[in-house]
Amino acid sequence: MKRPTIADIARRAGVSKGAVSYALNGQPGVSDATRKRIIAIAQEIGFNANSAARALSGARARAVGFTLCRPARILGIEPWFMGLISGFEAELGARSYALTLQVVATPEQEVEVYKRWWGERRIDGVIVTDLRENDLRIPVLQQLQLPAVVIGGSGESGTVTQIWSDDGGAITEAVRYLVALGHQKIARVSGVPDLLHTQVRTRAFNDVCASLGLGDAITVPADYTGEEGSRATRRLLIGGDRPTAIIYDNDVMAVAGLAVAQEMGLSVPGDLSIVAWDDSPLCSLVHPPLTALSRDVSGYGAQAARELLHAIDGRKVGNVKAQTAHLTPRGSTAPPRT
Amino acid sequence: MKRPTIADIARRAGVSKGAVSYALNGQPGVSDATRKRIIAIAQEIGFNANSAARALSGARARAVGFTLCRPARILGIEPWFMGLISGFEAELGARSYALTLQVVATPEQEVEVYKRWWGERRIDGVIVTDLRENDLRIPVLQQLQLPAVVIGGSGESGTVTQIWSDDGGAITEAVRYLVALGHQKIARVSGVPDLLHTQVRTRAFNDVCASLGLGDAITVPADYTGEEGSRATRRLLIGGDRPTAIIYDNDVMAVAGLAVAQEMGLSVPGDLSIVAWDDSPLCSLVHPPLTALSRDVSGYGAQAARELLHAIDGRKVGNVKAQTAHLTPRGSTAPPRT
DNA sequence: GCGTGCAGCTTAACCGGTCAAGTACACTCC
DNA sequence: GGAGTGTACTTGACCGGTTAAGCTGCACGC
Repeated sequence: MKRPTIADIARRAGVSKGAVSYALNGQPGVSDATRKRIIAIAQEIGFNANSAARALSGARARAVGFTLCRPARILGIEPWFMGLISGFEAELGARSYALTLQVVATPEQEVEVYKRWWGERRIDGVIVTDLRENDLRIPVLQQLQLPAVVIGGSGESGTVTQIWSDDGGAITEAVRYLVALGHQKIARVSGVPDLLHTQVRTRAFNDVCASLGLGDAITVPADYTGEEGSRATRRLLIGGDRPTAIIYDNDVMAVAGLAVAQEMGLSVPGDLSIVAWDDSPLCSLVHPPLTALSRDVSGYGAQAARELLHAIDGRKVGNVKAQTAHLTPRGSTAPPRT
Repeated sequence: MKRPTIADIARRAGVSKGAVSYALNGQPGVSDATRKRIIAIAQEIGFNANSAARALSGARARAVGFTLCRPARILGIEPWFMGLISGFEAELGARSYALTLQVVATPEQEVEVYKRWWGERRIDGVIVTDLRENDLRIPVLQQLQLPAVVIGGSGESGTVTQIWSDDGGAITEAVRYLVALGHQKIARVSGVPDLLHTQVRTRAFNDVCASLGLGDAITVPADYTGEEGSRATRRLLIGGDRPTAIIYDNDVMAVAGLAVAQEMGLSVPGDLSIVAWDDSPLCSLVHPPLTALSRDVSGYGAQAARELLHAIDGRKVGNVKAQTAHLTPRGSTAPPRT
């Protein structure tokens, strides 16, 4: 049972291939009656335009690429990516664009994948995450003239469309909230220090701590994994002068931190307050539920996809600010025990 | 800067397009010297074959489709899918197949996506999960003659390649272990009851409970989400005759169950033992770390991808058994307090 | 000296769409 | 009646590969 082509439709409708193409694409050049007849036949025989043929004749591939560059062991548990992906889908699906995924190990590999995809005309654009300082992917994207949207830059726009959110503002809100509760020793467990948004957060954290007279702002770098989150938390809690509150750069590390506190016999929030970043269902799942810096990750993804589709259509957009994460207080934060 | 085609290579090498095609695809018909020259030129100008043109001329699309049919809110946190996906990638990447993803809301939509993808020749095959009884997708796959691999069937092979693991054996092991620890009242919080593998597990759970004389085997159905996991756990724990151990059908619900127990002032594992299914890092993240039925999800995915590539190559494989999940005891299980 | 075989190419059709250019025919208007 | 203007098509080139079939020139056998 061969898959039907426009030629089959043309034969049955008694018109030419060209007429069928015009009819199905809503182009002028056919009468309403003929158009309806052709569309009816197309539906009846279950016609779908061969995407390869369509892509070949100058048009779009109607697909968008996304690479995941984190070790496999974290990918599964990190809710962030899936949130993003379902956001992409919401936007892409509506325009019947496909999402092509690739898991890579290094940024170098990622660049290779972009080059291959673009060379193969497999995709019309890519969504890029985890921007670093002097990111090697940016010049490649520019050189290839591959439409791209970067998620989570610093807000300083290059020539590539960026989507960013005011992480500095969010962390400032979290610190002010903790200080209002009475905390004076606030530490932070950060994500990978190379990432631009980690740097933005660290800078803002240092600034707000200084401006509130909190003394040294301690940030322990980690890598978003539970293991590193535990390790960093342990390091913070075994010191003599231990913090009464910790802010984590993602929810997975925050949950791990909570487990470490419990394992050390500390009560949360009595002895230690915990604030997570990126409020996935994970935060409400544990006991006590975690206070978190929430944002609509899926909406963030949808916005990125939307901007990418614009960029693909040739409408260059420079720099888009997404919603700032806001504090959602839950059971893991309280005034420190005196 | 137009992307190079074989015509460009042909011109530079002073041969015909056909010769270039033969040379680059390792086909006979060109001398070794010419082949080397052509390959060198291709590398030099950064040539990648246009996938659309290749797909159009009868060949493969070199892409595989995968649909995610769960509500968006669970997708993010459910480590299972990302584990699978990274497994797919490991296998597909090596053969430079792309993975095309689509999030859908219903099985009906899923069928539509399969039809569209296949009609568009966008993909060469699909990987299907969450098999149900009389699954409506199976006849469609057969009718379309779309190569497919089904993950998590019951083991009863239809005409489509299936990958399954012995979930019955795994749950039997878990129950025997709990009984060996001294538990007599063991309950279970299951996944969606329609799913075939849920039914397999439920049947095996009932059987082993009966054969060990444990009385009524109570299974509370849920839907893999944390909320439902909490609700089901609460229902089990507020009853007069509450279980001393609960087995959960995934790790997210198990973590939620743990939080409920803690919130109700029950000690885990003192008052309640917990066993999770699918041992993601989440299980080791919480306190106490959860005893789990572990399996190599990513390996499972890789195996599925491998079988699909076989099916695409025309080698029909009927039914493949993957590794059985095995019990990994951790801190959440202990003899019940008497 | 000539047929035969074969490696090493070239040629051209083909995949299934898109789209600019061409055509046929009706309809209007002076 | 003939020019002018649409409308509703048809025709055919083209996208960039693959591949069957055809063509060359050389080596070899007899």
